[in-house]
Amino acid sequence: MRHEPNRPTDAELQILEVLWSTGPSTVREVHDAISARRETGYTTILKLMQIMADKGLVIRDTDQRSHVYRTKRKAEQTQKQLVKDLIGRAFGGSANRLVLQALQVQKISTDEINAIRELLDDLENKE
Amino acid sequence: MRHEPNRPTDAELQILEVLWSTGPSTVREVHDAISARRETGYTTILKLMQIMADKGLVIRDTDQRSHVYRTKRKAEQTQKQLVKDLIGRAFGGSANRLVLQALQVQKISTDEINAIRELLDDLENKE
DNA sequence: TAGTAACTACGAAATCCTTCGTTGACACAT
DNA sequence: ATGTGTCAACGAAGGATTTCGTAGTTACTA
Repeated sequence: MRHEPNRPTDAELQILEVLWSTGPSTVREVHDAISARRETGYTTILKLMQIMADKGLVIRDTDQRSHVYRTKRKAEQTQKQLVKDLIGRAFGGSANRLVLQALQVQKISTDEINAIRELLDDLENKE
Repeated sequence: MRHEPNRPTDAELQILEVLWSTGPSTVREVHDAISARRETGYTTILKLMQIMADKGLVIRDTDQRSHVYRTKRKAEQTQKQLVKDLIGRAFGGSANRLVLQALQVQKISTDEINAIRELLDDLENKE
């Protein structure tokens, strides 16, 4: 099963989320953030982050004794890739069908609805 | 890594898609459909479908010599679950943020845009 | 300087996913 | 009845993912 450019796994995604929200971090900081919600060993996170560096998902700065990791791609890029992937795997390639489902899985606020409307207007005008 | 109610894997999803579009099918039929686009052995598909029956992703009718498989859940249910899952894993739980990304990964037709607008209107009125 | 704490590196185990070869049963046609 | 083809069942291999123990190194502190 060959994946497109390095689709992150579940555990990798958890780490990416920490790095996205907190910015460049040490293994210790990432472990603290994740172990607050889920029991996990320090070396588990360390190993994962080393693998992610090998894969090119994150970039490691080894200047200090505590290496500092940062994401290689912005959250939006990776999220867009994941969405594209799911569209291809489960929605017959139709982004539209995914959107229609997504709008119904969770209550969306009026503000958010209006934000989506604006984006639709933009997309339409871009024709 | 414990998943919620049986998230289908990549290979399983391919099989589900065949069953969704074709309806209840034998292993032979599913294999024919999949091997048309991707080289794969018959027993590979057989094994996967047996596992899926064990997991409860599909239901097997063994009345005939060629067992007939059908999906346990409708496409929409499974798709909604997959979307919900991705929202939780990669979008900090916000369906809205996934939708905003999804609308930009692929060109959407005017008809589709209008269909989304209608759904937004419905959701708003449901308040 | 000796001891403690924190860090990286390494290897290996456990599980899951995907693949397929082999076997034995069954059905059909010669 | 014999051979040919199709089927389910099973086991096992190979790879990916996740987990963590252990070892060795570096920094800090008493």
